[in-house]
Amino acid sequence: MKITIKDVAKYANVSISTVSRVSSGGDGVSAKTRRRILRVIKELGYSPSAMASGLKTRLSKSIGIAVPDTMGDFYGEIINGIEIVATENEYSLVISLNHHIVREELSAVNFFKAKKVDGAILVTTSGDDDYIRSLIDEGYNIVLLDRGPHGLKVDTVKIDNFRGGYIATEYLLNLGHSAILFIQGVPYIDSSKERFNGYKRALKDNKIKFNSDFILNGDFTVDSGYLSMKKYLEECDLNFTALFTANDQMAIGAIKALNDKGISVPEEISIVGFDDSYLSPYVIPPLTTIKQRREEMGKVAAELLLERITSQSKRERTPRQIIIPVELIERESAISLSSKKRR
Amino acid sequence: MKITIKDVAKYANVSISTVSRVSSGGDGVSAKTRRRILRVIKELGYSPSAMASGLKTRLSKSIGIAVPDTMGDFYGEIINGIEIVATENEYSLVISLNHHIVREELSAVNFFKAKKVDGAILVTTSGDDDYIRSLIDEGYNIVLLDRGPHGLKVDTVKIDNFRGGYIATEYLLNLGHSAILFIQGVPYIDSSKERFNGYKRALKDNKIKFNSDFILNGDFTVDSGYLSMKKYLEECDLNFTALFTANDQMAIGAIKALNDKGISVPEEISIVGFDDSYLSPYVIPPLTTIKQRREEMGKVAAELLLERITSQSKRERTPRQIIIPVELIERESAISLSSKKRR
DNA sequence: CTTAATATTGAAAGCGTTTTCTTTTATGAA
DNA sequence: TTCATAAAAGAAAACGCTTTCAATATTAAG
Repeated sequence: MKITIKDVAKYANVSISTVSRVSSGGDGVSAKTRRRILRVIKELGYSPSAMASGLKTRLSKSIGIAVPDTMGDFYGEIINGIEIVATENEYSLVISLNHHIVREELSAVNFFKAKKVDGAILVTTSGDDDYIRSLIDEGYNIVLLDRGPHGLKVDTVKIDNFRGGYIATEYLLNLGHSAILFIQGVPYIDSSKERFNGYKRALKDNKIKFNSDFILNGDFTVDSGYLSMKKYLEECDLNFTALFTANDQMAIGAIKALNDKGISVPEEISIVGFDDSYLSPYVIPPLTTIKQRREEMGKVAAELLLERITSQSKRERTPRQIIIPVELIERESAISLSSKKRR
Repeated sequence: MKITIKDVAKYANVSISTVSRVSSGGDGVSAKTRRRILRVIKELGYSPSAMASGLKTRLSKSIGIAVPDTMGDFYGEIINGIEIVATENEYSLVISLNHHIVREELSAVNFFKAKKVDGAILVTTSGDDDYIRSLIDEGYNIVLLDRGPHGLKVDTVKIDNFRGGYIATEYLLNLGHSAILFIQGVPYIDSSKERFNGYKRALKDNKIKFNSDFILNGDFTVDSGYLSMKKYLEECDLNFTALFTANDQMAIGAIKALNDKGISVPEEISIVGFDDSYLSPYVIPPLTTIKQRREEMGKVAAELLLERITSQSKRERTPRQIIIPVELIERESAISLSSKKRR
């Protein structure tokens, strides 16, 4: 509880300098005394105060992560990845949620200023880049996750959303579908935009005319998927044969809305989701989707951050932009148009 | 970046003591100088170093949470709750995952010893209580979440698992079912055990003989629900009409296994889950389940912890044990036996 | 053996706060 | 006005460590 470096020093009959040298892993201590000190440290259960040493070294040995929330299964996996590499490197992880509200005063900024963290990973930050820019200008170590740099001189990690949108759409196209609905996520978030772009591009490359009526609004929640699909079905005819959603949750919501109207998936409507959330294999029908490796995203981001923190020449390093590939997971929610007709 | 209390003092023409008094919210400063200092603080963008002040006050203004992982949607909601009250009280949240491995050296223990946190919430810790006991003995502030005290002198927060198991079973019983399968979670975790006890008790109270063949093993994952149900169907007859699972995920897995065999839910088998996970309303059929308020659990635990941290007379306070009530959410996965027959 | 070089240890300053104890200044009753 | 008293401000020590610099012990070379 209260045993300090002094106690160890007294007990081991050395100066605190020597204790410090061994406890902080440095050298310049004879093997004999080092052994003795190590023994005393263990006996007394000494562990250096992070505050005291941090005060001196101006390093907290902890990193921060600012994330919208931890509710779904999306951010959780990212956090998992970050935590794994943080722990491996003996860093602790401070977490700050903004609950989808952009509040400069809260989250990252504060624990930066109070020197509680040596760097931070900002996940899915949206809109106002100003406070991020000023953080960077002040020399804080930052990695942006699930979004691009937008001109900021900063490391970023994201998945290949564009390609994901593209291959999902292409897959549906290849199955013979041409009337493909798209439910987008929160539109100002990069990943949503890029998936949408992938969708449009695939259409274009296949000479299918883009139909803006086919674009429904969502916000990545199950409910939004359900609601927007329900609304569409009530207002329009069943003038489409396939659906691509910006994430799995909205796909699940949409399936429910279709079922409510007695429309069966995939017999009447084929669906491709995005995320490969852990329930996707178990929903009915099992969801064909784009797999994104979220835990890996977290890991990579943490590695980038730690590298930046421990590198001396922080300032001059050119920012890196890492894009993690995606792949299509074929399950049962999408079938070919012809096999549909055959039924 | 590097502006300290000294800078503020110089700028405002006062001693650092005075600056400290205003920045740490104390009194004993005239209104006039206080205003001036406040202005300088803002101008310079000063924010006190948490390390320096922590060193002096031996308070880190942060709490820890040790949790198995952040993958599903279970722990995420708890973390959300904790974060909300931590932030409200200007505490930061340090998170440590054990990835379901009990490693004394890691997680909670370390950041306690290094004085990185003023207290911690330990979620769903299992088995070996020894290290928790020693932590408590050493005077660390601890709250246990999702488990009982097991004789430890410690605050605990959990939901009424027993009652949840009881009302779920009773509900099925009242629907006319008497052959009710139960898929349990990891058996050494309190919540699983207690749900099981609730199940048994409801059976007993309704004079239904307990049949140990009806107890399947699971580990709270979708896969385990799927696998154990699949195995059961292959080895045994369809000698049951209802199923109660220790959580929703296993229910979803089980539904899939049933569907694979062409058995329909709820027409042939009625199911009640546990958790009310956010997807439950959207699976097919929408899951009847026991709702547990996880975010509230987190909030309550955090409140307990902060209370304990800020209370002077820590040592003598008798531990509190808080049990959060549950309720049954009626959806469509369970129907009465008679209506089943009518079909 | 010396003596120079090197390896090991210790003393002390300093990191940025808080806080106790003084000193100074303001207040107000006589 | 004066003097006692309260209020405000400052000086300095301390929190527990790291680190530079100096001191001492060890080793090696001559």
